Order: sequence, then structure tokens, then C-alpha cells
Amino acid sequence: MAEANSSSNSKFDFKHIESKWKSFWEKEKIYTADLKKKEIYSVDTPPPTVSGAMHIGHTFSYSQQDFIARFQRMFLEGKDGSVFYPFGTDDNGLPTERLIEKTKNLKSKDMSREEFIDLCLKSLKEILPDFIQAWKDLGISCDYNVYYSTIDDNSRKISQKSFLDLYKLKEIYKKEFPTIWCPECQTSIAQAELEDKEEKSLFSTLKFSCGNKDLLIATTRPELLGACVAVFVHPADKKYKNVVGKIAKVPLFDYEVPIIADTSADPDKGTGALMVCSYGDKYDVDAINRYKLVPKIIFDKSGRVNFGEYKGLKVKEARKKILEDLKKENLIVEQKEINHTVNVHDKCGTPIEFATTEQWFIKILDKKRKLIEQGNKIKWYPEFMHKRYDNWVNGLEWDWNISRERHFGVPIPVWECKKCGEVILAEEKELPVDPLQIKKKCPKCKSETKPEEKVLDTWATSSLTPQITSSLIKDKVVVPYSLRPQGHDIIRTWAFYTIVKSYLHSKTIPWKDIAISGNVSLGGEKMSKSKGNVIDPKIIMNKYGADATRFWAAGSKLGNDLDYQEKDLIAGTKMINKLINASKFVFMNLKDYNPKNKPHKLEKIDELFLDKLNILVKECTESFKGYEYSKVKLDVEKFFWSDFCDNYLEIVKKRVYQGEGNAKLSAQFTLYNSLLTILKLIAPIMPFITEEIYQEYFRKNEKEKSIHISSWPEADKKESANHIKILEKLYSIISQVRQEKSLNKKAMNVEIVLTLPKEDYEEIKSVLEDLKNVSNAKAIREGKKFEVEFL
RNA sequence: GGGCCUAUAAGCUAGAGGCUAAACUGACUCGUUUACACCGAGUAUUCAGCGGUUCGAUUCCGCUUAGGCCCACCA
Repeated sequence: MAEANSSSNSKFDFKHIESKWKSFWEKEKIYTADLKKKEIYSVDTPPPTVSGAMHIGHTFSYSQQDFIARFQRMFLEGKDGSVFYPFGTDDNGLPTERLIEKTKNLKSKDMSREEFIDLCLKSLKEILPDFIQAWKDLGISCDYNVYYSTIDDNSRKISQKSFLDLYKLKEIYKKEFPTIWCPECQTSIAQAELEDKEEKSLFSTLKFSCGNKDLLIATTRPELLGACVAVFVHPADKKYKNVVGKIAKVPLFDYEVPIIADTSADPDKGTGALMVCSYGDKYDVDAINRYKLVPKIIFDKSGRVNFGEYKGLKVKEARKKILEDLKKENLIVEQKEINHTVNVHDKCGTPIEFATTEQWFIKILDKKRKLIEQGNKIKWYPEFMHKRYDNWVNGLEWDWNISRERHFGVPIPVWECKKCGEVILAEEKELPVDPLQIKKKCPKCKSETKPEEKVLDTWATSSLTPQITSSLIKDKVVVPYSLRPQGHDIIRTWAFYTIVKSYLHSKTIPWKDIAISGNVSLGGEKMSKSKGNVIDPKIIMNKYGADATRFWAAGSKLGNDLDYQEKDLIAGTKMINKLINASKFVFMNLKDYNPKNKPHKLEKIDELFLDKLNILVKECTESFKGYEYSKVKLDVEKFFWSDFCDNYLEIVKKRVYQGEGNAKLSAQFTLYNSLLTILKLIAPIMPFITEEIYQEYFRKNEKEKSIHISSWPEADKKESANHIKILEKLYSIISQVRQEKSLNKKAMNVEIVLTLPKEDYEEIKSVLEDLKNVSNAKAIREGKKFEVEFL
């Protein structure tokens, strides 16, 4: 390494160094947890979706969690502790389904669920090594041998067992419920699959009647007139004061519905009165639920009207026909064209409907208070993220719908008796099971059963990541884990559901701490593929290497977004270079040094310097424990550059070049130990270069085979405020001298005679020789004021 | 519409109820040869606006403005 970088200006060959240590770490199993240890720091690693490649948000957040894992690994070393840091991928959702469909050029629905899952697992095997390589390249210190996919046999088994257990605990129920439905694809879809679309629409004001008076209601969905079950007005709306509680007649269809006062009606929208239909939108679903109204379902699952003269018409055809009929009957008062956004299915662009289907739910509404309590038991980093969780829980309105009418996913492991309706659960030894593949008879009436066709919501499985990773190590680590690192966009899903599951299964919190990472933005905007403002981390890694990339990721506080700028990577490369050169210098001067030889007494300045380093160690340890890696980065960078390189190295140069005996030994001792300490402090952030330097120079004297399993520096307790004052004074005088030289356009190594005011002179008396050395002063005198005399 | 976050130098970010408000990148000036020009020293520029609390606020509180994120709505 030293050769590669000396005299010539050739760049530091990070690629060579990175690949060398990557394979070393893997071979030596540096990241494997020793589960026999007493204290295990366990990480509930977020499983990325295998959807192509790592993106910059991953680079950012995984680096940040890795700083913590690496710190804990070193911190627990020698304290009878170890770090459990598994790795998984999330492959049971739509993105994976699409990826496989695309790469294999087929449709999941053309094959059985089992076949598709098999294909998926097979394809994963092909794609995975390359995909995971990006995490290894970044130096993410997971134990990649403790691996899971959320669609593999074991995960499916655990997910299905969770379902069965909760069903037996009566926490799961089945109910007919209107869910978001795509009439085109004929499946229920998740909220996450919705897209907004601007559409032109006719906003028609229709004549309802109440008694013998007209009651005007504006709507964009006249085709739902036949599904109207109530009229809402705002309780404070004077216009409608005397119709509340009465009955309204629906135009054209001539049936009656109640008029209800509800604060959700906006007096300023349309006419202030609105019709509640089954089902126009989510609002209707909610309204009908709250008032326990009886829904009138007028569309079938293919989106066609199912009754009367409109039977068979699709939504848009029915709308047209009904508007014509309304016009004929003179029931339209006003009509205007408006632009509004409608929810469409992102796959086909069809406006969604709501269809009532049988769905499975986990009861959560009855546990809101408990779930808030669970959230309070967890430490949130940063603290304000806790509020997002509370807000979400407090705002919950529905139980958790865990069933999806998708083909691909973890099957719901039940059958239902065709005759008596009995629900037959899979047996534990059958798991993982696809009910479609097995025929069962009803144990009660011996009739035929039909398998449940739906699959579980992906969150129903990924909310079990702690249990899944536990199972991989024979449950030697169980909830609560030490840490869940994740992004803030999925607090309401992944974090929330994991808390739910841990509570339901074991009445515990899933982890003691949760650390939330921010996003990477570009020019203040969130990066996204659709905007096209995406930075590919591969390019950064190629150009600057893993350490510089990680150093960049350490630049903003946990939970804060960071605006990406390429030049911020430069700081990391400079840091690497400086570390290399400083180490080179140190070891050039340690050729005749044996670490076993301790100086019988430290020189004053060495003692002062080590005191300051001691404070740094103390601060960094606290910072890391509190997930403030960015403070560590800042503090170490500053100390290393300014204290160590610019000042201390300059101060001891003469002593190590020309000194002898104890004075020299003291300097060598200090250089060796302070450099090693600095390397250890920054090792969690820059694992490659610190390992390189450790192996190159320190390994022969130090017992641990890798810096990453060497023990974290201990700070001793001594208070040394006075020492720090002397040191700071010395720095300030050095700086003043440099300033004088600079102002007078002299070289830094020009020889001077220095005069110091009495107080200053007295204060730094103990390190006068050092000041002479570093400022190249022939003499230092005591006088009235600060003065530099050039010779 | 609701919630949350942010506003500090040209840029990206630290920070603290009073001390000289900080690091890095960039700019400018000067220097350099026994670790480093991917260097060293120096210079310039700064707390979004308005109110309040306080002896004192850039820091705490409120409002305004701007930006971001999440959620809801879109009859």
C-alpha cells in the first residue's frame, strides 16, 4: 500500500483493498455472532426487495445501521457479548412477482401458486448473489449465512403458523367487507397499488326530494343512485336544519333513505348535502360502517350493474344511460364539467371500485391503547418519530385486513366446509401449505371443503422478521431484539405491524430501540424513478469506494434527510489519504519501537495529548451508544486532522527524529497508541482502510485478527480539565505564530524568537520545549506582549 | 384538510439561553520539500421574517413565509 501511494500521485487503490478484506472477513467469519455469549446485541435487519439493484437510499440507511452494528461488535468484544446481525430479502410482494414475470416472460396466474413460488425461489438463487454483493461491497457487516427470504419455506411456515395461532386466540376473524377492487383485473388490490389520475367529469346536481320539497345533491357518480343508502348533511348547516332525521326520496329509483347529520359533510362542497352509496369510495365504506347501514350492491365483480333495466351495463355506460334518463325526467338542475382526481389501479389504469368480498382481519381496533403503550416502551431514535407512530395508531379506523386476492404470496392455510361452513385449519406439521393443493373433508359433517384461495398481505409476513431470524438460530435470540433500523416511510406499516404481532404473540415489544433513517434527496426533492432524478450508488462506489461512500452517509444525523452532492464524497477520499499518510509517518518512526516497552514516564505534552484523546473516546462511546454516528464522524475527523496531524505530529517530529531515550520512547508510545485508538474509533464508519492499516502495521503486535473484532478503546475516568486548558493554550499560541508568519509572508519553518506575555508563558511552561520545536523558535522569552521576531 | 420535520456562510451540514457561532467543499492570498499538493497557514461571507418570554435569544414559545415527508379528501 505504501509503495502504491508514495512519490507518484497514483490514487489509493481502494478496489484492491476492498476485495482483499471482504474475502478475509468472510473467510474468518468476522460477522458471525457467538451466541454462547451472555449479551447479544441483535438487529432486526430490514430485508430489501430484490428488484434489480441497490439504490442510494439503501446505501445511505444500511451504512448508518452498520455503523451501529460495527460499534457494538467492538464494544461488546471482551465484555462477553456479541452482535447478531442477520440478512434477508423481502420477496413475497408484487415487485418480486413482476420482476419474475418480466425476466421469465410469463404470467404468475398461468401456473399454480406452488410452481410460481418454486420458480421465484429458483430465480432468486440466480439473481441473489449479484444483488447481495452490493451490500457486501458497501461493507455491511451482516452475517450473510443467516439468511432468509420472506417467501422461502421457513418464512411461509412461520407466517402461516402465526395466522393459525392468532386464529385460535380469536384475534383473527373473517368478514364480508368492501375492499378496493379493480373491475378490470378482477382482484382486490392494496392501497399501495393505487395511483392518482386526473379526469374530466360531469358534476351534476340532482333533485332528491324530502316531503314535497326538493333536496338538491351534486354528484359525479350518478350511476350509483340505485346504491344510495343515506343522505348526509352537516349538523351545523342551517340550510338543512329541518330535514335532519327525515327521509329523502332517491330520484329515478324512487325509494327512501334516511337523512343523517354528520360532521363529515362539507357545507361548502356541492350543495352541502351528499349521497352515501355502496360503494363510491372509501368514505362511503366508512360511513356505512359507522351507521350500520345496509349496503345495496349494484355492481358485480366485473363492474357491471346487476339489476333492473340497467343490468349488464358497465360503470361508464350506466352513468351515461342514467344521466339521459334523469334528463328526460327533468331531474337535473345543473351540470358542469370539472377536473378531479380519481384512484386508478396502477397496473391497468382502471378507476377502482369497492367490492364486498370475504376478507380476513386481525383485531387491532380494540387494542389501540395497548399498542400506544407498547410504542412507549420502545426507544425511538430520533424521538420525534415516535409521534408518527402514535398519530397512526390513534387514527386507525379499521382492523387490519390481512387477506389479498392475489395469486402470489403466502397462502392463508385454511379450508371451509362447503356444507356447514366450518373453518378447517391446517395442521402445524403440514406447514408450509398451499390449500389449493390438498383436499380435505370436513371433520364435522364429512362434506367436501373448498380451499381458501386468498393469500396473506405481505406485511403479515414481514412483520415477523424477528421471529423468522430467531428460527434460523434455533431461537437462541428472541424478542425483544436490541434494534430495528428502518425508514420513516414504513413506520405505519412495517414498524407498526411488527409491534402488533409481537404484542399478539408474546405480549412483548419486538425491539428495545428503533432507529429511523432519513432519505437522500437531490436538489431538495425525493429521488424516484418516475422523476428520473436517481443517483446510482454503483457509480459512486466505483469512483470513490466504499469507505468514502460510508463517510458521506455518516454526514447527517439519524432521521435527517441528506441532499446529495457528489463533491461531498471528496471529503471521504481525503480522509482516507490522510489516514494512510499519517500512518505511514508514524510507522516510519516506530521502526525501532517495541510496544512492550513502556516509557517509565510520559513527557508532559504526550500526557496532555493522551488526555484529550481520552475525552474523545468517552464522547464517541456515548455518541455511538445513542446512535449519534454523525457526531462521532465529526469529532474523530476533527481530532485526527487538527489535533493529531496538524498539531501533535508537528510537535513530536523533532523528538522522534533526533530525540533519544525516554523522551523518544514516550513519543513513540503515544504515537502508537493514539493512532490505534483513532483507527478504532473510525473503524465502524470506514471499515476497509482501518483494517488495511491495522493489518499492515498493528496486527503483528495486537492479538485480534481483525480490527473489527478488536476491543473498543476504554476511556479512563480521570478528570483533566487543567491539562486540556494547557493544551488549548499551546494550540492557540502555535496558531498565533503561524498567523504572524503568514501575515508576514514567511515560510512556516522560518526561525523565530518568540515573546509571550507572562500569564501565557507561565501556563505553558511545562511544554516550552515542544513549542520551540513546532514553531522553530530559537528562544522563547517572557515579555509584555505576544511578539514574533524573524531572524 | 390533519400530522410531523426543516430553515445557520456560495453549497452540504454541526451547535449552544450569555463566552470570538463551527467543520467540510468551494473562492481568494501566501507558503512547502525527512507522512501527505488528495498538503500547510491565513482571509472573506452567516443564524428566513415578525412578535412574545427573559436582564439577555440565532437557540425557548407563538405566528408568517418557504420547502420536505406522511396521511386523509377529491359528494
